[in-house]
Amino acid sequence: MPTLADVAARAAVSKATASRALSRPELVAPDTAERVFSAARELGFVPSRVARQLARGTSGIVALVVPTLDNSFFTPIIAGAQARAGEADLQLTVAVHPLEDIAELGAFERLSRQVDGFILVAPRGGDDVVHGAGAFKPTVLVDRELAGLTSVVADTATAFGSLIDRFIVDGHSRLAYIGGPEGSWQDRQRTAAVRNAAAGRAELLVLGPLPSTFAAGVGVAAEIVDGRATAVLPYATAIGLGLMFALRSTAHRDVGVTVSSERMIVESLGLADVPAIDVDGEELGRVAMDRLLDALAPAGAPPSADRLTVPVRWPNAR
Amino acid sequence: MPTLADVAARAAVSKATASRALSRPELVAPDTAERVFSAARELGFVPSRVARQLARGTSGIVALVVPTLDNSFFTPIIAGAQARAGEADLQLTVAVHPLEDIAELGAFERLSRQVDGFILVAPRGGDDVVHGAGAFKPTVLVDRELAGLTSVVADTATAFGSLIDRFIVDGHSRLAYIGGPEGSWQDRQRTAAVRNAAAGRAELLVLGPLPSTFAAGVGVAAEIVDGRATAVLPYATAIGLGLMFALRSTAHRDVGVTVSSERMIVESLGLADVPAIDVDGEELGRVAMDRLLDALAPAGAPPSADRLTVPVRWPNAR
DNA sequence: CTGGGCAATGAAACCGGTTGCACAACCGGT
DNA sequence: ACCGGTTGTGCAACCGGTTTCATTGCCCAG
Repeated sequence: MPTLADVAARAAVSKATASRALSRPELVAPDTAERVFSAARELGFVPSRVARQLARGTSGIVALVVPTLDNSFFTPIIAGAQARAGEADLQLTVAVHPLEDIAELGAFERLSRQVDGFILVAPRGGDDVVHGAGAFKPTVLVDRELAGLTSVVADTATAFGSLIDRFIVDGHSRLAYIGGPEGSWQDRQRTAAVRNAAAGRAELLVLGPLPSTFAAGVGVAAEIVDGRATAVLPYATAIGLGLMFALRSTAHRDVGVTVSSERMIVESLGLADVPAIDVDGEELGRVAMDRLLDALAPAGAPPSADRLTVPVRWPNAR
Repeated sequence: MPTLADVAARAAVSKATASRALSRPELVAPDTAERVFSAARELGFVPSRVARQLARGTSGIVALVVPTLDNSFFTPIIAGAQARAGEADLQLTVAVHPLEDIAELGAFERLSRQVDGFILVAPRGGDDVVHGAGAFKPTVLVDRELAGLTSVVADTATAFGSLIDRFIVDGHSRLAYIGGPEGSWQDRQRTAAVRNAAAGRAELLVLGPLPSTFAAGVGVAAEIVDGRATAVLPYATAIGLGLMFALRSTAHRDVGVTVSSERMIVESLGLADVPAIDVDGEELGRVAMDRLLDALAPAGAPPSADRLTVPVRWPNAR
């Protein structure tokens, strides 16, 4: 493996100049830079990430923390963040951590020493826990807002409210919302939006909290039927899938419930009349990573904590 | 942040001794080690991973490569590998790479300089591609076997064959197997096992290749019905789920097809009579990581390429 | 009593980059 | 011709560990 010293020797310059030519070319004379470039190319030089990190005092690693990997909502977020991190020449490590309890911050602090920054996806714990976690290193929140921290959220609450509207317009008078995981900020937003939209206009059954799993959807079917809801809005695709599955299986066949969920179900079944919510998870991941990169950039602008929203699409969107 | 020098000063020893006490305590006198330990503890010393890596010439990062994140089969593998990597104090980065074409090895080589080793999960490309990828760094294969490389596979082919047996014993005479993704080694194994088990005893419809998605399962329902198969073995849970869903939806209601798939469906629906295949993905990830750690360990034993199998459970297992 | 061998330790080199500081060359202005 | 101010470059220190090699002290066999 050729090192910087080899490149420098071949270009007949010092290590210092070679280093500058490669990382900040504007500091050296154009033709010197060119000599260094071609020397590097000829030698197949690849700078050692580790040495660079040691010298610069950064790790070059950012961590994306998800509460669980079992939720397919998170995977596109990971992919999006991954892509951006790669472009910025950073390693992305995915850590699974529910961040539920303040006592779990110990493990978190250890992790924080290894990385330059965090993206916390849908952390479940109380505000104190999230604040604690965000205090270690530059941190961007996804699908959760908290004063003092930059956040990127999909504004699904609006979409949920709008779908309740639509259900009511369509003539449904007994609705149900199936809540998401305990502690979920999105769940609180959606619950509020849904309650608000239904207030005084229709009966609303609020179930949950429930994990975002197929099994949870299956398990809640009986309650939906008992409650005589005719239109249901589940927190997650997986729940909706399990619910639809159970509703169409022998026990509850033909109860005629409309279940609205995310893209997959609808598209794959061609049930054009079932409203669907479409969140671009990759975009969520990309935007979050971009904000984190801003925060990590040595450049001037002190990255003020702000709240970003990525668009959500759903039928009949205003 | 306290450094090794601080610890050494506090323990009244040299950096060298402090380093040895912390990384290879058997080299120093017991009471010296104890002094260093407590000094480190009091200072809250955490060794700099980067400095260590630079000195040792390793990156401390291993990459786990999956063809896609959209398949829930991979997530437990990631979790298992993650857990083991953490115990060994290694960073795990998850890379998404289909590894289908030999031309993609360029990106792979770049990645290979950043990491100490690879776990390739279900790579899809030809043997030459996988060999090429495995040549860069110590590599362990998951769900694919290839001469010269260590592999860890779930022996689902046997289970698939056995389930075909069971279908036949149960009186089915027209069976179907729905294949997995193009290039999948597991798919080839399962196809062979299934063909072998059915040979001369029942009609076998082999469909696919198909991506492991819910939508693919939905899409293939018509073919199953047309083919008059009465028992179906799909490659993946998601396919089975989509298929069952479609079969129970209005278009194909009550055609009376038995679909066998993995644990989730069966348990959550309580359909005790549908045979299920149960693969412990976390174990797969753990074992793969263990093998990789062996390969990375400087210790003697040249880790011969071997082929490991993790157990698969299914009903009526012999 | 003495020399060989081993255990414990420290000084310093090293891993491969980055960067502060000094210095030389060269610029245009007076 | 002289000077303050760029611009381009090199030397050497530095990041924080690991490791080689030399040194010291001690035990035991001869």
